[in-house]
Amino acid sequence: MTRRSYNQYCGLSRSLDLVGERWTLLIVRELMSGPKRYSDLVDTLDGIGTNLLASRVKQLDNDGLITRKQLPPPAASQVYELTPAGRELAAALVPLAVWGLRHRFDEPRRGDENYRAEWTLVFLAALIDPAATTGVRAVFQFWIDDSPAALSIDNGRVVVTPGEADDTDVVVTTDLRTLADLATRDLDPDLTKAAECLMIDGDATVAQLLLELLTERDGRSHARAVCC
Amino acid sequence: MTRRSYNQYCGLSRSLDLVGERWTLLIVRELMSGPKRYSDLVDTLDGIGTNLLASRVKQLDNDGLITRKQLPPPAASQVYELTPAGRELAAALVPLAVWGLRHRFDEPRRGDENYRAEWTLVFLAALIDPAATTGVRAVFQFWIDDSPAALSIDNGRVVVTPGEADDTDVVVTTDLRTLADLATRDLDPDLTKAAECLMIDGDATVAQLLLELLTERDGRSHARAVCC
DNA sequence: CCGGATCCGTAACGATACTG
DNA sequence: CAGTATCGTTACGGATCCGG
Repeated sequence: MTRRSYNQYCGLSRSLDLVGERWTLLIVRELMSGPKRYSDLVDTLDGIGTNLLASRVKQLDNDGLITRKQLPPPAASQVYELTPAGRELAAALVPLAVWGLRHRFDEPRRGDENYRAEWTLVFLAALIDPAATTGVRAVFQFWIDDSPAALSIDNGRVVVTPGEADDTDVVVTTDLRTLADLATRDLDPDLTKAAECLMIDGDATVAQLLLELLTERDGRSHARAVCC
Repeated sequence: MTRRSYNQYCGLSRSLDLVGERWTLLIVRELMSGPKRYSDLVDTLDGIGTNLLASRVKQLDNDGLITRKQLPPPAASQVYELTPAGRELAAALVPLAVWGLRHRFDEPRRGDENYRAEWTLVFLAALIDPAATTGVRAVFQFWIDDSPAALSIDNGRVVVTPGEADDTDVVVTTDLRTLADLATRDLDPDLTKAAECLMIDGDATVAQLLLELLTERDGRSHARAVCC
């Protein structure tokens, strides 16, 4: 039983031979917000068959994109995490995710559609220029469409974690539609529309920095900040 | 008969709902080297079922990523081409293709594995900074693993076409492995190894420019040029 | 020949039940 | 908790056929 292949000597098709099957790239996305247990993946990847998940993580492990790791006692459980090659793959997914944020959000969130804030944050965080965060140390707690996730910046290291973090400097409450517009489009400079759906609470100068990091790319600013 | 969906309010999963099925992204890749007829796609996407191809182009058309266009008489045939949204999607695929070039070329080309030079060139061309080509007008004929394709640069416009072009300024003969290493890795500065498998013929200064365009990104040069 | 549509066998996927 | 096992359904692959 051999693996299905496009049989083309091409970077894209060889990538897709490896990770083009259903669910595979979403598993990689899940691991972008830190190591996860098998049952975490089952919970968050709603609809995946457990047999399929087991098969996928085995493939990803064999292909060197993720590793199993035993947590030290007393946890006694194992987690999956990205290898360096897996992290490079994750970085390569960012433009595809941003393309989706730009082109596939005309239709709003369906009622039954799942959502987790870290799904958005991992890709927006990848857009942040690490060099612009030297000397910065801050924790931003996001609530996006009522889902919590945190963005931690520590002197060039940018990390996203699901749920609520401790010692948060700033709390951002918004909806995904607004956040996607803010980060992926040239928003109207005064952010009037966005301001209605974007609440920022906490230290004003730190909040200002966040808005600059999210909107300022390629050396130019996409939006001027409004803060409360 | 509804379309299968991950049912997640996320940029990546919504992208994959649209273009994550088998063959879809390879059709997009094909159209990156110019409009193609149905039978062109059948020929080049070896192994795709004609029913599946028909279904895919219909989807891509409905989703606004490609359009059908009637060629003017006496051609009397129709071609498919990318829309602006489709071109943005294509641009988003570049990192994934480059990831494949970096991580999936340890195993060499299999004997039965298909290859076309434009598959490589469209992604390498996308890495070229258009701003670096202002005032430049040149046509580079590539022969990669014995397959021909041309890269045309015209004052900021970079275009790839399959096959042999007219009025070529420079002819580059190489194998994909060498070219991939050259463009995606920090190659040893004197290119000694690459020079064995890379022959450049034509105007020396224009050839020099090509090597700079292919290896110089993010403002730094990955390789010094060797030209014959 | 081009641009598909139809049919059918096989492989992949999805849901649930079960196990160490 | 971390998976297997089973089984019905869907998607894909290959071939053939059909209208312009």
